[in-house]
Amino acid sequence: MSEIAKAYDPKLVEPKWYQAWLDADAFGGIPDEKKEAFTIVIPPPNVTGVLTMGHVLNNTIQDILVRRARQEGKKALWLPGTDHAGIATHARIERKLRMEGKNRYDLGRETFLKRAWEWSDEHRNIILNQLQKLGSSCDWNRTVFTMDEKYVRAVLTAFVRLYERGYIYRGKYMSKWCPVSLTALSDEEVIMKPQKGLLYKMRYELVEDPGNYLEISTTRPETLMGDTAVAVHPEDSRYNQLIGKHVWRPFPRAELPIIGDEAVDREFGTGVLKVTPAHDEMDFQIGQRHNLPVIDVFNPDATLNDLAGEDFSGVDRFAARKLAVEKLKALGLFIDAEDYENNVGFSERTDVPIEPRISEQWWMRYPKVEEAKSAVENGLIKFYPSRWEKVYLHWLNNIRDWCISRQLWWGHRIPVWYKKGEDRNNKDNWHISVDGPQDPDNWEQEEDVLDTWASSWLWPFATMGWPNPSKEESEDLNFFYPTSDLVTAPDIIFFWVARMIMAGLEFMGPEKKKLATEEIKERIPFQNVYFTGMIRDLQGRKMSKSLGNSPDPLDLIDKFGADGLRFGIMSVAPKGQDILLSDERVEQGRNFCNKLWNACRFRQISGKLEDNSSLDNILSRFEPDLFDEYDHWIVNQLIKAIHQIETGYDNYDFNLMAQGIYNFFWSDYCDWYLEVSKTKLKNESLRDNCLAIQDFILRQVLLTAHPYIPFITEELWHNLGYGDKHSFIQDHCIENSSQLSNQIYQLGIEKDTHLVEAKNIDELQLFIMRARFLKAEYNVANKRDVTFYYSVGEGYDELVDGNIENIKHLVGASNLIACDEAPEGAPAEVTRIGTIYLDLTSAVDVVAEKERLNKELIRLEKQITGSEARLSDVNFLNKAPEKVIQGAREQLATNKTKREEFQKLINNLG
RNA sequence: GGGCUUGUAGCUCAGUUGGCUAGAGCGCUUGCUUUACACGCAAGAUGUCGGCGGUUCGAGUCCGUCCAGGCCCACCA
Repeated sequence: MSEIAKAYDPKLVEPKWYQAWLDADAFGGIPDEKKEAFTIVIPPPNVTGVLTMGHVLNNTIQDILVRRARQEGKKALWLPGTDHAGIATHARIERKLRMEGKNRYDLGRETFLKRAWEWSDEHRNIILNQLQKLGSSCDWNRTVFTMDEKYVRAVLTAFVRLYERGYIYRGKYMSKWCPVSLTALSDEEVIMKPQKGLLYKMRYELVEDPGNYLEISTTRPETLMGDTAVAVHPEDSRYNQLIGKHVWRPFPRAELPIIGDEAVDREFGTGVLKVTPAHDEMDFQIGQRHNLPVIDVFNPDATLNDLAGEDFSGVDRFAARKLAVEKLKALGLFIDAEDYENNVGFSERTDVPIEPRISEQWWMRYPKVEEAKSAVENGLIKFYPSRWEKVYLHWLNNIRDWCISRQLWWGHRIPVWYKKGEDRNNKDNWHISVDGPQDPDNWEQEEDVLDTWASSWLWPFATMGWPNPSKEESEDLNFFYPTSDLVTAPDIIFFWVARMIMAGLEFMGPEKKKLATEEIKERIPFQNVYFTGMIRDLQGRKMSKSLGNSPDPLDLIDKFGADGLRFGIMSVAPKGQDILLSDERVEQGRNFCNKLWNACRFRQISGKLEDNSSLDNILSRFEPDLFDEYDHWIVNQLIKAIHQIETGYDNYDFNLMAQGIYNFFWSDYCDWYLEVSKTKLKNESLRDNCLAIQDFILRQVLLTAHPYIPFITEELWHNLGYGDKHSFIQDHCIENSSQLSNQIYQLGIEKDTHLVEAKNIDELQLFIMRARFLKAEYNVANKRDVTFYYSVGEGYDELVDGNIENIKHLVGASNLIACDEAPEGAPAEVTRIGTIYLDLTSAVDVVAEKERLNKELIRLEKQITGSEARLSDVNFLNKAPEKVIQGAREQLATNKTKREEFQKLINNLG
């Protein structure tokens, strides 16, 4: 065993242990029927991704849960992988192509896919390697990629089954279109943003009444060439007599019917709506109701086409808007334009306004919606924090069909084949299967691929071999499914969480229209969902590349160690609330590691290590007869802290757990117990018992802290001889608080004494702090040879007598002398267990001291008056519980004693 | 427009079923090489618990209302 270095250096520890874990396959998740299963599937990061602070938070939490599960004796599997990220990857590759002056069509599908694969092969492992630096204990042998051959088969199988079960259809409807990616999007991929624009007012001439006009409001004049009607509210008396008549569309000039539709808002603008069924969702619906023709005047890239007229052909939509206004002005049909703010949908990935567009797409009616709701409503799946349940249910209650086809190449190509040369709209000409038709030459496959989320929604079971599991995979699925916890961000609650639940319910069992509760329980993909907060900077701003406020986690790991980063971020991550992170937090995490390191170093320096290889060995060295207040107290504080941690895990209170470990270890153990130890260690008869207690505390602290800070705890575990060469700290089951207390009490250390001891220690510490205060106040804080006198309060003789040496050490005094009479002129402090006087060889400033004591006296008087008032209030005495009244009486009594004492001190000063 | 959420020290957060003098860390001030640790030790200062009203013997905690942030959902052109 080497001597521990003075300052902890994570660089010497972290890579070493990660490699050792990998070499020993310490994270292997193999079914073990003797144990309880604990499973987490990682939210697969995008292949395009690099590690962000969000990943750090998310994966640290998962790692904590998995490591804790191992300590609790469960068989844990944390299954890692990556997502092919359709649009995001497309965007990356196409950007590169643009720089080469090309686009994907120049390359063709096959060449493009080759490049996509190269790119993904090159990037896929970057983020996984970064997760390893963080300490993530995934079973890397089982890493899955959503484009793996097996996974692809799972995705296609799901499609085929849903088609056969009647959930999937193809049709020409309005969907959201991204003019940059040139693909349809699902509703969830569109982000609404308020945009400053103009509300234009124009007029169309009435066909039946030339010279008279109808005034129309619109934000999108560039679509007027696609108008096929003008609509008013049927009960709007201003206009309803015009229904059935016509107006002139100015260009291309055409007669448009005036129709009545209740969707029109009479209050908005002029109350007259131009109806463009091809370019607006509501207009499309109105068009359907009135059998209006649909004129699509846009190209896929949102430039205008020939149908818009010669002037517009090839013009971009925003230029076309200006052009349309110009033309209206020239025709005298433009009235005015006012500033207007409205919400415009943007493509999540490319950040450009989307276009509502009618196209052939594949759609999915969601399966098992009712069951998905009840799974959460009935608590089969629990959300932390629970308020997300409402958001989830609201979405499911208003669920709309899912547009699952994407006009992209990178992804899972839809397993539908059309008979060559035949009508694609006729289902007789379709072939739908995973493997494709027997005579492929006569068929052509659907060009579209599936939405990325239509692959990741299968993640919890497609990663374990569904739908054609090998023998081993069947065991996996049986053992590890349903998974235990899912840790994710709330912004993908619809994209991913809700859909995974529905997929699990639909696929993880035989086909069934309706599921009973028991079946739901077996099929759900996970039991608990923990939603993380969002990481923000100290100004509360979202961390983003453009703001430059997002620290690179790898830099932080380099500077503070992965443990420091993990501990820092977890200590400020309140449940489900946003996290404001700064470097100082991480620094604090690093400091905690250093403190831990040095406390262990102190143990090593203090005395020879005995056999620490088991808890029993350590406890057998306890000498209960030698236990004093401090020994009792620290053991009790430890058990309390461990209990607090246990409750923390039950409630997913990660920051409270971090703070709990921190406070116990730093404030109780290091600040008080270790300091007291220094006097005990000097005393031969107390020495061994004290070292055994230290060994015990440190052992349990290392175990408890291990999920948060896995590297340093592993290192210290071995340094202090808790483990052998052939095992890791995670191989030792952690004792829970009741096990620990039972074992301790069985040694003959009385349970009941703890409460008394704890109270006594509190009083003792107060006494010591007041003495230190006197030293600081009289500028002798740095002297260790001062003399104190003291008189003991009633009932505390034994406590003070037994702790003289401890008090002397903790205060920094050479003499502590009992006295009956207050020494003349000595500044003093009054506490419950006694009055303490600082002996000053030089004269004290009597006036200043008197003033100080008087201030104290006044404060006391105020409290006494308050207490007396309460205690003489009949209502209070009648209605308050006895405990509270008793408490108030005790406080009053203590304060009165103190007041007397202060009075005496002031009198003594003359 | 609907819903969710937050407001406690300069900053980030605790504060259990209402009950003693509202706590912690960071930061700040002062002093300190004390048998681990300056990534440290000790002492100290700092609060209209967002505002107002109510219930209660008693409110940071419960109720109402208002104010201010943040987020999500929604077809008003």
